[in-house]
Amino acid sequence: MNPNKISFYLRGMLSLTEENYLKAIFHLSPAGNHVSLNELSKALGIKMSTVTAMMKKLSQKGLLEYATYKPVNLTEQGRIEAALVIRRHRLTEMFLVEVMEFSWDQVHEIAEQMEHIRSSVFFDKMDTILGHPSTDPHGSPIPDKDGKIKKRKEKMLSECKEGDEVKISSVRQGSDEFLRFLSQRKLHLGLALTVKKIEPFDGSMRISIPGRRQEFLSRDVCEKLMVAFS
Amino acid sequence: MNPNKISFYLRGMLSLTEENYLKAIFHLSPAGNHVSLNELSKALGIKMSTVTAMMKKLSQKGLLEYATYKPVNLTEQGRIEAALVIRRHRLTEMFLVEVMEFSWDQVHEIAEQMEHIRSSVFFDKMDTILGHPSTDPHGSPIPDKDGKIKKRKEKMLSECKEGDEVKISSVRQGSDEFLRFLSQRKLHLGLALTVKKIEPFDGSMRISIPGRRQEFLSRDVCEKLMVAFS
DNA sequence: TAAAAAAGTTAGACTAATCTAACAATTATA
DNA sequence: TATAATTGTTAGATTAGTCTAACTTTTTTA
Repeated sequence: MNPNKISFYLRGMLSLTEENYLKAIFHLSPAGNHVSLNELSKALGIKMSTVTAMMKKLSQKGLLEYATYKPVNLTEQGRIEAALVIRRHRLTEMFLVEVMEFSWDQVHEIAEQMEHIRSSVFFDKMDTILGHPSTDPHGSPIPDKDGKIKKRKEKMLSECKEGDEVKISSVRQGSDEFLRFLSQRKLHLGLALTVKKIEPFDGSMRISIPGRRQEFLSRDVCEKLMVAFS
Repeated sequence: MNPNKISFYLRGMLSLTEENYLKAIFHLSPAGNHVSLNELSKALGIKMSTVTAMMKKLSQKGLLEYATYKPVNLTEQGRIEAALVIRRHRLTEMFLVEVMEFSWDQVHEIAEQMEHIRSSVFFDKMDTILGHPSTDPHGSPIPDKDGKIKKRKEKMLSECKEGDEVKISSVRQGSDEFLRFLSQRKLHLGLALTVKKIEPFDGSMRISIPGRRQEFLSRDVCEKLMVAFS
C-alpha cells in the first residue's frame, strides 16, 4: 500500500469521502433527525445511486442507521465522527482568521481541505494557540474533543418579536455573497440590535443598532441571521 | 463529479498521487539526473508495476521523459511542478516551527499532508507571515513561486560537523580508483547520510546511512566527497 | 383513489491507483 | 561469456468512489 495513504486510514478508519458524507448528514440535521438520501445527494452534488451505496457502507460500519427506502440518521458514533470533522473545520477557520488574518469569507475553502488532516497534535496546537475558542468566526460552536457540542439557545432573527433585544450569534448558509453583504452593512457577529417593527405583509424588519440610524432587513436576511438574547 | 474533488484537480491538473511521484523523483535527483524506476519504487514503497504505469501517465502529460527499460528524468515542466510541491512542503514546515512552535521533528508528517492543499492564497499568506524565508527549518532551500531553486553551496564532507544531515552532491577529483571505491561502498550521488562522529585525531568520520550499518570514512575520502544539506 | 411525480434501488460500467504473477530485458558476476 | 541477479514490463485482478440507465417504491396531486 502507498505509505502516503496509510496515514489517511489510521484514525477511525474513515476516508476523506466518508468524513464528508457524515459531515453533510450532520449539517442537514444538527438536531439528529432523519435525513433523506435525496437531500444528501443534492447537498453533496452526488448522484443518488452513489449515495445509496455509501449509506450501506456507513451503516455497515455502525456510523448510521439505514434501511431501504427510509431516510437515515447518524448513530452516536456517527455523530461523534461528524462532530470531530466539524471541530477540525471550525478550529481551522478560527485559526485562519485569528492567526493568519484571513477575512472570514476566504476561510471556508481552505478549512474544507484542512479538516481532513490526520494529526491530532496539529489541531490540539491550534486549539491551544486560540485559547480553546468556543465558536468559529461565524459564531458556530466548536465541538469539543469528544465530539460534544454545547447547545446554544439561538433562533432565527425572523422568529423574534417586536421589542426583542438580541445579539447576532451566527450565520446560517454563509455563502460568500451573503457574507459580503453582511460585511458591507456592518452586520458582524456579536452586534447588538433591537427589533423595532415587523412588517406583517412581507416579514421584513426595522431594527435599531446603538449609534446608528434604524435599518431594514428583508425576511430573507432575517432567516439567515441567528441571534441569541444578550 | 464530487465537488470536493473538483478543487483537487484545478491547478495543474495533478492528483495528490501524481504530485507525490514528481516530488519523489525530484528528491532522488535534485540535480536533474535520471532516476531508475527501482529507486523510485523503493522510495515510494510502491510496486514497480505500478510505478511503470504511472511513468507512462506522467510522460503522457509531459512531466517526464520515459522510454521502456530506461530510467526517467523530469522535464522542465515536471521539475517546476515538483518544486512547487516542495515549496509548499517547506513553507509549511517553516510555518509550523516558527508560528505554531512545533519542534522540527514533528512537522514532516503534517507538511506531507498540507503540501497538497489547493489554495495559493494560503501559501502566499504563510510566505508573507514568515517574511519570505529562503530555507525551511532543516536548512533546505524553499523554491520560489516559479519553481526556481537557489543553488545551494555545497561543501566538503570533511567540513561538516557532527549531526549534519547531508546528501552527496558531487565528487572532487574523480580518479577511476576513487570512483571504483565509491561504487564498491555504494556511495552514490544523492545518497543521504548523517555525520555521527568525527574522530579528532585523524579526521575520520562515522556516518549513518538509512537502512545500513554505520560506516567509517577516512579524512581522505571526506575531503573528496562534496555534500549539500538536503 | 388512480395517475403522475419524486425518491430510492439495482445492475453494470468507468477511472485512478494499487496489487500479484508471469515474463522479458539489462546488468553483474563467476 | 554463460549464468545468475536485478530491473523493468505486461496482463489481469482489486478497491473506492463515481456514473448512467432501467426499474421499484413511496408520496403527491388531480
